[in-house]
Amino acid sequence: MENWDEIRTAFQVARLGTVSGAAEVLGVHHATVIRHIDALERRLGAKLFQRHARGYTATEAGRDLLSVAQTTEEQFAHLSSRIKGQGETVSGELVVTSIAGIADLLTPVMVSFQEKWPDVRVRFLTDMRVFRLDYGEAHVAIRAGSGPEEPDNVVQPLTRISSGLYAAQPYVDRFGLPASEADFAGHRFVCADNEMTRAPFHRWLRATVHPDQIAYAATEPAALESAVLQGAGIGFLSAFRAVGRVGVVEVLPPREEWASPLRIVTHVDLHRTRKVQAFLAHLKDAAKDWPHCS
Amino acid sequence: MENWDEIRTAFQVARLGTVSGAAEVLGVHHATVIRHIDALERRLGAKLFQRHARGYTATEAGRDLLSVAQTTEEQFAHLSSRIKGQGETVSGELVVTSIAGIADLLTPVMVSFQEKWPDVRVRFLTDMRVFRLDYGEAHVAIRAGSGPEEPDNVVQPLTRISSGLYAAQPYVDRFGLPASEADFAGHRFVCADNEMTRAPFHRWLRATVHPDQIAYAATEPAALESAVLQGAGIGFLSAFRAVGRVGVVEVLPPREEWASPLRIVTHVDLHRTRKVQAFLAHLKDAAKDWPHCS
DNA sequence: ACCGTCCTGTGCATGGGCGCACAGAAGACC
DNA sequence: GGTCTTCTGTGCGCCCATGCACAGGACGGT
Repeated sequence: MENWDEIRTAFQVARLGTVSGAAEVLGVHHATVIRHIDALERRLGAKLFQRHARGYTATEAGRDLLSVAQTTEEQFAHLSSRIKGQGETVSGELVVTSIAGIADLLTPVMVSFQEKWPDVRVRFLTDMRVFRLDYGEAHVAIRAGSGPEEPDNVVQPLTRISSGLYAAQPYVDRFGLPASEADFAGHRFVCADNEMTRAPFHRWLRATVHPDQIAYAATEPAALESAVLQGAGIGFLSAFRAVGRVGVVEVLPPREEWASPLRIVTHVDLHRTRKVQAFLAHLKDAAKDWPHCS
Repeated sequence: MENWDEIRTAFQVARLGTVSGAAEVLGVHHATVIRHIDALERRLGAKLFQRHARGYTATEAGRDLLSVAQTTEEQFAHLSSRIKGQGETVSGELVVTSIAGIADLLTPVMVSFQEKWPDVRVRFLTDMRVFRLDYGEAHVAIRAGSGPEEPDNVVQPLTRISSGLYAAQPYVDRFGLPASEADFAGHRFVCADNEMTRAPFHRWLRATVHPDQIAYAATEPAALESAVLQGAGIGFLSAFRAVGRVGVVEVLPPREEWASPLRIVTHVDLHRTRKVQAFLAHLKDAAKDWPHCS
């Protein structure tokens, strides 16, 4: 059963009873309608209509087609209105992806967004690999740094996350607290293993301390944080995660040059939709109140 | 939502994930698929797919279309197989029409046919007007005489119904019984009112007896029969309805020249179907055993 | 009985959709 | 890294579906 347009033509003929009426509704010439019917009947090997000079009357097969196509037309009409409307409504899925380190900043934003728009189902994806917006894997991505982006992605700066040098109390008890970066000799540090890391504070650390002083290295950000908190050495933590935390001592306060820029990335096609726009506004508004960010 | 073919194209793209794959399944060039998608998205004002070099991935709207079109394709496939199969199977409606006078001959035929093919629903229509086969009002018509027919109707002789001259017992008691047609003087007759009636015996009667002898005339065959049975006069009855009936006396036995030919009429399109062919065979077979017919 | 209207049906010319070919890009595999 | 494959995307030329015009037939009203 190929060629759905011919079914639609036959449907209108069966509904209206005349070729001319169907042609007018369909916006085509009545000769086209006749040809569609002929082709469809020839392919089916059965008569759909009894032809006479005053119109076409549906046979039993034609009435069967009528009822089936009737529901089809209704289904398509509903589908059309859903799709046409969905770009203008804030509903359906909203897929957000980000690095894992800011999950506790983003989660309340997404929860309040979902409360504001109950028709939205939020999916929050964090994974090692970067999700590809042009594959439709996510509507909105929050990413760190300023890496290269796909040409069809629209990028907006969100905020800057301050980072400082911190140590755990057990480390301070054993090795003391350096007064400044001139006092780093003999101290142990925690740093990202990947030399190509984009984080500005890690590049600063590698440039400042001797490689032998890096006592603990890891690739996973969560592992680095865990190492610092357990006293493996002095290391960078996001200020919003370190300030006020019991057992965490500030070694050097955050500096502007250490701050990690966060950027919002969306695909250009989805960027225009009301749903994404609503979330972007909600996110930017919430980010203004984030502690230790600018 | 016009142009159902584009929906079908988008459906295959959503199902297979690539334009090329959809093009192969649809049997068209992949450029055509791209144009269909573009046109559909432009008309809907929303993106159905995220395009990338390895294929198309459906957006939420695309997945919605996928599920709707999925059921549509199944519905159409079922419809197609139903229509393709119905020409070969003996099922569905069978509409039979005839003059009312032979209903008691036809009814057992249709009942046994319905018992033989339980999937058939029989509708038997009798009405003053002749039903038009080219309007699809009936599959099979059993008609009397040899009137003109539509060009697309196929006509087959069925049998000849013998008619004789009969009188009711009350009439015989009052007016006696003529020995032959030479003895008709002083007798009263029942005849069809319409002078143009096609029945051969009525034309014979009008040519044989004086107009004043026609004591009772009616247009409706059932009214004529009723008049004869109630003693209004001598009149023609179908032999199968008169022979053996209590209170009915034979005036003149049936003659070959008085017999009414019955013919089967079907529309050429429906004539070829197995259902109609099965009924025609069943009808002809039954007609061989009809009493007082040839 | 005639005419008007509306319908189907068909030959012919045109235009739009289709296939073709090629370019470009991105994975896949060695 | 290099090559092969696969897929998207676009300009061009052609062909088929479409629109057009007209003929023919049926029904209704005057």
